[in-house]
Amino acid sequence: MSEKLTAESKAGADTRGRLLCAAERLLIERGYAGMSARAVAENAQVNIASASYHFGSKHGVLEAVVQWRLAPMNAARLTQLDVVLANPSHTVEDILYAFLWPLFETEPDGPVRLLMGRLMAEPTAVVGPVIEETFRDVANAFVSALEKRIPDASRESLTRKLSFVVGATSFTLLNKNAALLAPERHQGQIFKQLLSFCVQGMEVSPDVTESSKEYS
Amino acid sequence: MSEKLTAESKAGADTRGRLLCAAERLLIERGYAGMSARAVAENAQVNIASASYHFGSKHGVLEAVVQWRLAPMNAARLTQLDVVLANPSHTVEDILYAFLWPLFETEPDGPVRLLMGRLMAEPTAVVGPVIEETFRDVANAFVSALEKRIPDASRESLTRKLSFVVGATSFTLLNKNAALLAPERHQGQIFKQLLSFCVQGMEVSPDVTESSKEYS
DNA sequence: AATCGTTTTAAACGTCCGTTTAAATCTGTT
DNA sequence: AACAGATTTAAACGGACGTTTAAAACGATT
Repeated sequence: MSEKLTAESKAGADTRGRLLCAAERLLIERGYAGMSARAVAENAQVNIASASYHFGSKHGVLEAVVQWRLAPMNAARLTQLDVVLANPSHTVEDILYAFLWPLFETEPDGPVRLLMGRLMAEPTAVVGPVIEETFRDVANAFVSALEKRIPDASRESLTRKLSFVVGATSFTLLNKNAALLAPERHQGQIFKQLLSFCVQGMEVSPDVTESSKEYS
Repeated sequence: MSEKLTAESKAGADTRGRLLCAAERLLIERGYAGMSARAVAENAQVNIASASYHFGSKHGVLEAVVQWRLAPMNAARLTQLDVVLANPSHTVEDILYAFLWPLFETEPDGPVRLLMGRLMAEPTAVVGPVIEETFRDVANAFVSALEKRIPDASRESLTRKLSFVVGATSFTLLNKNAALLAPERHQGQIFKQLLSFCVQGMEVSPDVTESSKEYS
């Protein structure tokens, strides 16, 4: 065997997969700085040099995990957005639904949710650029969609509001088991609450709302 | 000199202060796992053993920084909440104002904001419990306040919605300079947008809103 | 000036880090 | 069976990690 095989169904594919799974779990539990390449290899029952062979470096492992898990998720968001935009009478809720649903249709405590929450909330010098690259197109597409449906708002403020949505989502995904949150009854409830919370917040009157108070 | 002096105006206070400042900055930039005790000491121009002498361990440094920066912030939130509750006709916006304003009245790119954003978004096995302990009282007090003003909603859902607020806030504080966000014009604008976003989301109809769609 | 508790210092501890080397093994093809 | 490329392995690299030691320096009180 030689030449093209990249990551498909050949020898070493199991190793690569086990490494990715282990890396994903450690990223979720400890973040990038707390994930050691050695721990990834040991957890995957793989020699440490093999990890270097497959991914080059610890940073390469991060990029591979992001491509493996987050990139498809963001692609699904764009696909869902296209579906929504195809309906000429789509609402702001439809747009935010396309943004959030791909995350929440995955299994409740699945790694994709937790990984997305963790990495979005870790804008470090190392992790930040990797996430930005994967997320830029998604953010632009959704802000543009919102812009057409909420023409009174500036693109600037819509970008900021989308970041509120991202923050609320990431934090919710990350802290689902934390003591801060009560135990869930129905899984769909969290999604519904988050969606309606974000829709209401997004549709706030014109741009900067006039408040009952004046803040310095 | 002997006995009680803890951290006040005596010898070694400068060292302690410089260590706290350095630790705060490194926590913001790299998170807890990425902050090395050695880097803290070097950055504060202090011998590494001196850091051990003053704080015992790296974990002790974290706790000291949290007590120094986050605890007063959370105390200010509770104080502001008391002010709001003293007015019998206070609104949900008033409550959320008490929650958010203490953070935003600090200097725009000041360390308190960034530190709060970073640590709230890092629910690791190490950082999580420390944050939870500092934040538990605040969360309970604000959920209780919201409960009285929005009696139709369950405490469970209000807790969750407050976590949306926390997430949106943390992410906003952290990513203020990230490429995701447009450059700001007026500082107060971000605060106003965040506040109105959260108020609208919090006041969403009864509890679980009935949506135009049915989600599996 | 001598004393005593506090603080700082240089040096070292054992451990883990990310990465690399070179040899061994596996696997499909000839 | 022999080959060649792909993969795994044991071992080591220099360095950074958190923490500890024991001695030195400091500062206020006597």
